[in-house]
Amino acid sequence: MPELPEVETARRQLHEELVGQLIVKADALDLKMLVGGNTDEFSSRLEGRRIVGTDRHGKHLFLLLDHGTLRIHLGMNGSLHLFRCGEETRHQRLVLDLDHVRVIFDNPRRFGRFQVVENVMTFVSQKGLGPDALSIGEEEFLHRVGGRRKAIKAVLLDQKVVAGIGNLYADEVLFQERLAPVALASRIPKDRLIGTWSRMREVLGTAINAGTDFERFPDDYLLRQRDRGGPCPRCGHELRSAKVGGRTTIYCPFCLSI
DNA sequence: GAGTATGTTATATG
DNA sequence: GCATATAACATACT
Repeated sequence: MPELPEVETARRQLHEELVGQLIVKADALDLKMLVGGNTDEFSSRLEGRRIVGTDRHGKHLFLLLDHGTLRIHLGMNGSLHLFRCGEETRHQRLVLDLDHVRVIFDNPRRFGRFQVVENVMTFVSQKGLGPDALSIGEEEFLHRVGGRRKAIKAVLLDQKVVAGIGNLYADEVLFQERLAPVALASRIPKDRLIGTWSRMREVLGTAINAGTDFERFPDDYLLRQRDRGGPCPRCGHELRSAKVGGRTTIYCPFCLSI
């Protein structure tokens, strides 16, 4: 479930529950997912540390410690769970036992990653991530997105351009802006790019406010229909599916205005 | 068995 | 350097 809104929702929950607590035990159960791969070193870097805050950049979640920072990426289907009584989950890959709660990073497909990093800024710049989708300003968005000779959807998905948009929300943003996912970014008029920037903020904000529960999204949102192959929520025509930038893309050809 | 999947990265090709 | 396409990663589900 993890694109920017899901990660932000998880971050808010963790922030409420975890800040101030001490990490008593840290268990990396999957070597492939632990960047660096040294379980003992990982544990010793975490155990005895206190969680002093949380942060997020794009789809990356950070637990800020009194020394160091734990980075978590949920991959394709990762999720975080809080328990009080030492429960376990089917695909647990990382277990943190704190003073009063157990945090489990569950990830069936094991595309997720976690590691201890120095701090958020250093990680983001080393990784070459673009600005966070909710922080990027209009000017910088125009500058980074416009001019790319690539499908607008592929540009939005590129974490080095803007961080946080995934396949589902890319479709939603473009649907709301009535822009063809295959439109070359470099050929999109400036006002439509500004519209895209604005829709991006709107869609992500709406998703976060709805707790990322698609059922609670506005009626004209594509995400409510996406899985069911139903009609366009705006015009009723059949939605169409295509591959753009290698990803399944759902759009309504009748609603486009370009 | 085939096809698909909310992500990222490496590799090959033009 | 830029852009595109593809496979790979690992697992679950239809």
